[in-house]
Order: sequence, then structure tokens, then C-alpha cells
Amino acid sequence: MATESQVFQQIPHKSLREVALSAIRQAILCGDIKPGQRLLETEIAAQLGVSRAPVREALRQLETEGLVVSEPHRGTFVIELSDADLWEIYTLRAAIESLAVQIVTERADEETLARLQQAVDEMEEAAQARDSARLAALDMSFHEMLCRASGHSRLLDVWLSMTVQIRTFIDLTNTLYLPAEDVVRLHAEVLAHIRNGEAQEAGAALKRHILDVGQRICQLWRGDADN
Amino acid sequence: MATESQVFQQIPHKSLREVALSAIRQAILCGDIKPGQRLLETEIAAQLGVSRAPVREALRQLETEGLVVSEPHRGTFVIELSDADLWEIYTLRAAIESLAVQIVTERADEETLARLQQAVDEMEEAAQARDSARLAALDMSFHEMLCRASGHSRLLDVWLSMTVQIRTFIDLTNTLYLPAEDVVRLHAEVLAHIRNGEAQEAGAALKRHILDVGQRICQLWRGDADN
DNA sequence: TGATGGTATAATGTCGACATTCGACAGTCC
DNA sequence: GGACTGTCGAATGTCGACATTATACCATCA
Repeated sequence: MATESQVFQQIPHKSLREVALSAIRQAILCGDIKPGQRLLETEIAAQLGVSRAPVREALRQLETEGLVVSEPHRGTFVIELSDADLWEIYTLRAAIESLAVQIVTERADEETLARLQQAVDEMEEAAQARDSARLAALDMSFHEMLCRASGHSRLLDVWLSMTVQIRTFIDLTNTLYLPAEDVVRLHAEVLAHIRNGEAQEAGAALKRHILDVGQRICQLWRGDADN
Repeated sequence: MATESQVFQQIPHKSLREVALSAIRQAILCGDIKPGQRLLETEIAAQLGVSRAPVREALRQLETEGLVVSEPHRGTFVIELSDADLWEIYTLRAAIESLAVQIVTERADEETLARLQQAVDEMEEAAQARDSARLAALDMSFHEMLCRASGHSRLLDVWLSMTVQIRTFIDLTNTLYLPAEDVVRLHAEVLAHIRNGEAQEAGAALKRHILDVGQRICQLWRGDADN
């Protein structure tokens, strides 16, 4: 390279497949397409103004991501989550996030700690302001930060897949499953363990927290199912 | 149904995409296609006697499975694993298999226990017969059984993805990374904990075992890299 | 001699059309 | 009237062809 430093950022080269992928995923997560609903390749292609080929490839990818299921010659459908699925997702999240926080504890740099601390601080504010939507968003953000900070790309992939599946079920960033004070306290607790270098304790605390939320969501699901 | 019992077995309805998927995956795992090697859609399609469409979809699926990577307009390549990748895979395996064995401990039925016991018994035989290939295969089989017995489909998916990636690197069923006696002993230990209902201990033992093997493989990789 | 620019080639990205298959509906027979 | 069977429409599965783009090679020029 003749240029001494990075001057230009890479120009984003988006294929139609990637565009279709994002569009469909967002439509599902926004709730524009509901769980169980059928995804018509022809219609999606027509709406996006592209041919069926990139749409098909995007659907295949969404299938391996676990957002949709498809049956041969029958079509592709948005997943419907049972309580067994919720159990799977939350137990898996508990296991991998526990690993993530242990890794973070062992390698945490100042910047990461500062960002986690900032999230907790903002949680505190949101809790006092009774802004539960913001609090829920910060909650998710804290967990995602942990997974990213672990530098464990496969762990992050699994985490993203699980949370995306959950989002088809409910908008996690808008609902709280714990009293606001508890949310703040539990995350502050984990962060304290990270600061103290207590990897085991941090992992255990986070695991308990996630399993607890999972149980509450399962209970809520059963309550909804009665309707 | 007019027929009283099942007379005909289901006709296996395999789409060309699935056929291509299996064929390519097996070719990679068998070592016919080596890590880093380019996968030409046209050539694969020609060899399989199909068009490029199902081959492309199969490659996309292999990509999300983590077996290949593809760059826009450049092509698709078999993954090459660095020591960082091996570290990711083994730490993740340790975390999820630990979860799997805890679940199995809590719900193990007699049949599952019997099959696990049989695997350990056969390990014992293989160890005494100095049949390391068979021992390695039984080892993998034991771990896979645990993941299947957990009834946790997402956990199993992640496990399969990780082990498939590892197999592009080395044929796990043909190489041993521990003395034969240790292999038998460690698995027998885990099984004993399962029988005793000691979920925590079973999980911890399995986690140690996997991380240990992971470290050995990483060391081996560094040794190989010097060549 | 080295760097720059153009060109050829080959692979991927995308498209429209045809083949295959599934589900529903109507017709027929008992 | 009920159950089986044949037909029809629509969506998916597959194909071959064209468009786009990256790479290698070669000619040109300072």
C-alpha cells in the first residue's frame, strides 16, 4: 500500500441475496410477518423487485439460522416457538453466556469495562425514570456486549441466532420480566464479579439470571396459551 | 388407512439440493477437498450432473454451517482453522456438552444409560486390543450420544456444527490425543456421575476432559505449523 | 525497469421459463 | 350419504442463458 494509513473505508458491496436476507429478517422481527405465516417466494421477489433466485438463497440461509422452516414443495414458514423451544433457547443462552462472561473476566480491558459500566449506569437511570422499554433495550445490549467482548465469534453467532429466534416470539426490547430494580442489581452484580476477576462467580451469577428470566417467560407463555 | 400395518416404507424424497449438500460435505470431510481449496460451482454441478442452482443453495447452507466461506464474486473456499478457531470450538464444546450431560443426568432413562455403558465397555475392549481407531470412534460416539440424549435439538445442532468443522482439520475418528487408558477412565467417570445423579460433577468432569483434549490438539497444531 | 492502464477470460450473480409436486375441489361409485 | 379418485391450479424445484465482476496477462510509458 502506498497510503500510510487506512483512509478509505471499504465500500459495502451488497448482493441482492444479502439485501433480501436483511429485508425478510427485519420483516419477521418487526412482526410484519407473524409466526406460522407462509413466505411466498414469488410474492417476496415481486415486492423486492428481484427474481426468485436471491430470495430462495436468503430463505435457505434463514432456515439454517433457525428463523424459518421449509417443507419440500410446501413452502417456507416463520417458526413458531413452543415452550420446549423457549426452554432450549434459554438453557443454551445460559451456558454460552456463562462462558462468555468467564472469558471476558479473564481478558477484560478498560474500555470494555467502561462500556459495561456505562450500560449499568444507564439502566439505573432508566429504572428510576420508569422507562421500561429503554431498560429492556439496555439489558439486551449488556448481554450482547459480553458476547462480543469475549472475542469468541462462534459463541456470538449462536447467541445472535438464539436471540433472533426469541424476537420472533416477543419483542424483547419492549417487555420486562423482572422488577426494574432487580434488572439493575443483577447486572451490576455480574459486572462487579468481572472487575474482581471472579470468573466462576460471574459465570454462575449470569447463568442463574438467564435461567430465571427464561422460566418467567415460559410461565408467561403458558399463561398466554390459555387465551 | 385401509392397510392394517405398515407395509411400504417411505420413499426417500431427496431434493437435488440435499443430495448436493451431502455430497459436498462428505467430500470435504473425507479430505477429497482440502482446507483452503476453492469450490467451483460449475465444476461441482457438472460432476453431479445437475444445474448450478441446487449446488449454490447447498454451498450457502454449508456456509452458514461454517464449513466453507465465500467472498462475493471470488468464490467459495473450504475453511482453514487457526489455533484461535480450535480454541473457540473446544471452549464452546466444553460449555454445551457440560450442559448436555447435566440434562442427561436429570432425565436419564435406563436405555440411555445402557447405551452409554455399552460404549464405555467397548472402549475398554478397544483399549486392551490397542485398536486406537475404534477407540477414537467410540469416543466421538459417546459425546454425540450425550448430546442426542439431552433432547436439546439446538444444542445438538451446535455440537454437530463444531465437530464437522473440526473434522475438516483432522479425522477425529482416527487419532487419539490421550493415552488409551485415560480415555476409558474419563468417560467411565462421567458415566458414574450420571448414574449417581451428580449433575454438577458430571458437567465439570466432562468440561475438564474436553478442554484438556482441546489444549492438546492446539499444541499439536502449533507443532505441525512449524513444519 | 517498474508502475500504470487496458483487455481477455472465467467465475459468480441474477434472471425468466419450464418441470414437478402438493393441496383442494369436484365428480363418481357403492 | 360417505369415501375414493381424477383433475386443476398454484407454488416450489430445477434449468439454461445472460449480466456483472474479479483476476491475470500484456502492452505502454515515464
